[in-house]
Amino acid sequence: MSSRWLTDEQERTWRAYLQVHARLTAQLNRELQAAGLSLADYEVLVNLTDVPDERLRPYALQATLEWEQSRLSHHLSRMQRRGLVSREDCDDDGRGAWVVLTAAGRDAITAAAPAHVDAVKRLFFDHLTARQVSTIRIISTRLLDHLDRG
Amino acid sequence: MSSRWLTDEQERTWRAYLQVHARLTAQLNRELQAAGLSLADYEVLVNLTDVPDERLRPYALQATLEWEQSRLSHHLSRMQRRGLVSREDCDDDGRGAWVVLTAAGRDAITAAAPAHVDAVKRLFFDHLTARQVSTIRIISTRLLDHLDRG
DNA sequence: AAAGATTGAGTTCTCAATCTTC
DNA sequence: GAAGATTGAGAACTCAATCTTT
Repeated sequence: MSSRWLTDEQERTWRAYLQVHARLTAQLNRELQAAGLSLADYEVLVNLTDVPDERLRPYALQATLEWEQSRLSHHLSRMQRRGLVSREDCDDDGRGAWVVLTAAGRDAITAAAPAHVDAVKRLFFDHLTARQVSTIRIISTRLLDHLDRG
Repeated sequence: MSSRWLTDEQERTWRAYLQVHARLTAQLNRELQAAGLSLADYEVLVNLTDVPDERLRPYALQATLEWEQSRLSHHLSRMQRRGLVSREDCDDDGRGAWVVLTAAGRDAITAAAPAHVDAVKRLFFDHLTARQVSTIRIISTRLLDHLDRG
């Protein structure tokens, strides 16, 4: 039987959690700007880099990024306009398309990655014990299980 | 001496953390829509409700919300257009303004709060032990300290 | 009809510039 | 000049509608 409101501890925890995320992503975005990328750009490029042939179907990107379909499509269009990715028709499936990393896209993430990884460590992991990291991973996994179904 | 890349554990933790936040806020936003509010609206209204006279200066709101100055200003204009808040001149400081909760704003958050609080518990706190909640609060506070300075 | 993907309109956010008062 | 706040233009996101192929 849970009360209608949050406890003090929960309230403080919830607000702190939201604040951390807001500041963290704001800061990471700011630092990535130096390399001409947004966090969203970076995430797209990382996924393309991680994969053979450096190409993915939009629905596959969507699955890992957890974006709305149209958000992804619009974002890819903008990245394409900037030369970071290209689109190719898919032979296997006439409806489908490939999103392909371009040389410029590869250069961009190669240039941005070291500083970004550094920032993630400096702003996040450097302040956590191994045990805390493990806890965050366990909690996140658990929450994701339930968020799947709403 | 930290390596240039994240460890496997860090990589998995980082991605899971980002995913949790994405899904969590997406879900909370969806559920708030039923009450005609966004999460952003809700956060503004909560802060106004928490305070004597139900009014705040924009710079004070900005400090707790961690938003860009102009984002706040634009958002307040939209909320004002929808009748959720109003703006009044500030007597003490000719440059300043008050953001004031309207009756409609009070009604809106009163109507939305129970379901929203419920959702936060159902999607977040119900899956955490007391110890884990405490860990999250401690970690968040620690990270915020450092994020202050960049 | 369902799956893969895009489009357009409207909303929200960011960045830089501006305006006023201190 | 600095602080408090707004504005406008462009970028990014959401929602619903659409198009094509399966």
